[in-house]
Amino acid sequence: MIRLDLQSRLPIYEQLKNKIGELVLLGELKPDDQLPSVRNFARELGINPNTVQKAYQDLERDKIIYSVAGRGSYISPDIDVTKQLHEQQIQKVKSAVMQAKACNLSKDQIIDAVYDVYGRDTSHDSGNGTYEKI
Amino acid sequence: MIRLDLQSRLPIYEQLKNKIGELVLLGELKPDDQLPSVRNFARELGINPNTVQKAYQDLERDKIIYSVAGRGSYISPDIDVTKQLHEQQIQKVKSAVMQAKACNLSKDQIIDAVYDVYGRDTSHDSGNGTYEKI
Amino acid sequence: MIRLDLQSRLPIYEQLKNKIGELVLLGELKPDDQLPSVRNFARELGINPNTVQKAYQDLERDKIIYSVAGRGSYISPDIDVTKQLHEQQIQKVKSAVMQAKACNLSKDQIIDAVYDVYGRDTSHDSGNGTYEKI
Amino acid sequence: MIRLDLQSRLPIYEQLKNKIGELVLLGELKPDDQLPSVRNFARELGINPNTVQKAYQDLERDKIIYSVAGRGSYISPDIDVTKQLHEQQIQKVKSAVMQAKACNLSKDQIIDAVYDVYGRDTSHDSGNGTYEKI
DNA sequence: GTGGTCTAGACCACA
DNA sequence: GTGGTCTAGACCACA
Repeated sequence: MIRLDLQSRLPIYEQLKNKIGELVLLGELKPDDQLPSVRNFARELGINPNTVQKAYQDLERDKIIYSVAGRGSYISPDIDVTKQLHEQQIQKVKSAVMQAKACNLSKDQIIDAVYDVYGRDTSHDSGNGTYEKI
Repeated sequence: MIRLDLQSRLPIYEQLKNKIGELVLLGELKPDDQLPSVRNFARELGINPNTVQKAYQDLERDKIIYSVAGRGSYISPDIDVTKQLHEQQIQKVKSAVMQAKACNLSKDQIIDAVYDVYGRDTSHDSGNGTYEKI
Repeated sequence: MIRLDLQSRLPIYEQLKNKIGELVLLGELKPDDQLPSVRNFARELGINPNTVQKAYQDLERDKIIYSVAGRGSYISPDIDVTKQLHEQQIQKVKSAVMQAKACNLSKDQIIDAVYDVYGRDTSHDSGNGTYEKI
Repeated sequence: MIRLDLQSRLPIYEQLKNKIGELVLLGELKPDDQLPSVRNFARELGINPNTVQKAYQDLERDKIIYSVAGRGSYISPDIDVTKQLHEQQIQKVKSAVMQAKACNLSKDQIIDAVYDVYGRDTSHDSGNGTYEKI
């Protein structure tokens, strides 16, 4: 199930794109899995079909999904999808880090923030799959 | 001097708020320094006085600056201004990192991204050369 | 219906904020009730849309309402909205009382003033007849 | 010594009027006491002489002080000065209480707020003079 | 001079 | 349609 924040500055269709990307990365959506139809998805999420449509169009442009007229939309089998989505995330992190650096924050402060999120255990965990609780 | 991107999705007044925050963190604006008047700043930046006004009012609400009607606007003497601005930056980084983690990126991948920005030299240097304690 | 005093020292947008707060406290506006659109409200009140917009944005910052771009503005469902608004009122009273105390007015004089407003009947009635538990 | 809040919504000259009124009520300024000259007072307070002038003019209009051209300004000997100043304070309290009542706050809530300021001891203290600590 | 408020009207993305 | 941003320009009290 997907949670959207209607009040967020980030447009709903952007949130939706991000959420679908996450589900792919989490393996909950696999290549050639079918996405809900625009109309059903919109009803499910309580948003306008145009909004879902726009998200799908963007995702198709980015080769994350492909659409078959009259059939539906599917996760792209493209082997690089994961890599591409990861790269997007990395870019967002770098962008925030660059701004912080421009503001004179030290590398240590940033590393600290990363540890705050990932925990400080010595094992270099990969953060993937099931969330292991040591 | 401040550069604004009039085409950016980020509103002009938000850009201006960010820039002023950066100048405070860089030490180029110090407590009780007077900011340009709403009108002068607007003329200088090529934007409307109301837009500067909006930025100033937001900054005042956040206790970054204080305004005295009939006198001018000044950097807040609040001893925690720097801390608060740093905290804002850190939060933006954490937010990006949390999203990346949710997408299964590993801690190492994030740390790598941080190194990409700050460099990989062993010394734990700060953002710029000014404050390193080595 | 809302009456504004265009001559008042209190800015129109502040008056509007107060009025909306009152309507919430009086139960005439309930959580998730939709407020008039910025344009319609402005037309209704005979003021500029920007002025309504400013009131709405302030109320949103204070978590009294929330706005969804492209949809409308709504009373916040926050369970504490009433409490918060009451607290605001109480603070204004306390502020006036403190100033009076600083000027050497006696407790009895203040209590008298309160009775002048609420009446002197022994029943501890509430503000209007609606909520008394007797 | 007088503290002014340059950032307050209340104009400085209004604050100054209030402060002088308080000092009269506290007995620190007595009938025929001389007030500082406009220029000296302004320098002392770090504000514009025009502002002091405006406060003095208002106070003279209200018969709180009287001015003698070429000599200076003095606290009015008028026997009703205290009563008048008290009345002003009472009116401010009533105004806040009326607004609270309009917002459905109960008499008890207001009385409580008054007790919060004056304390809850049974003795009907007058609040005057030195602040007795029972 | 200064900041604060307000109007009139435009354009935008989004729903 | 909606809220959000921005411009251009006015007037205000205050300093």
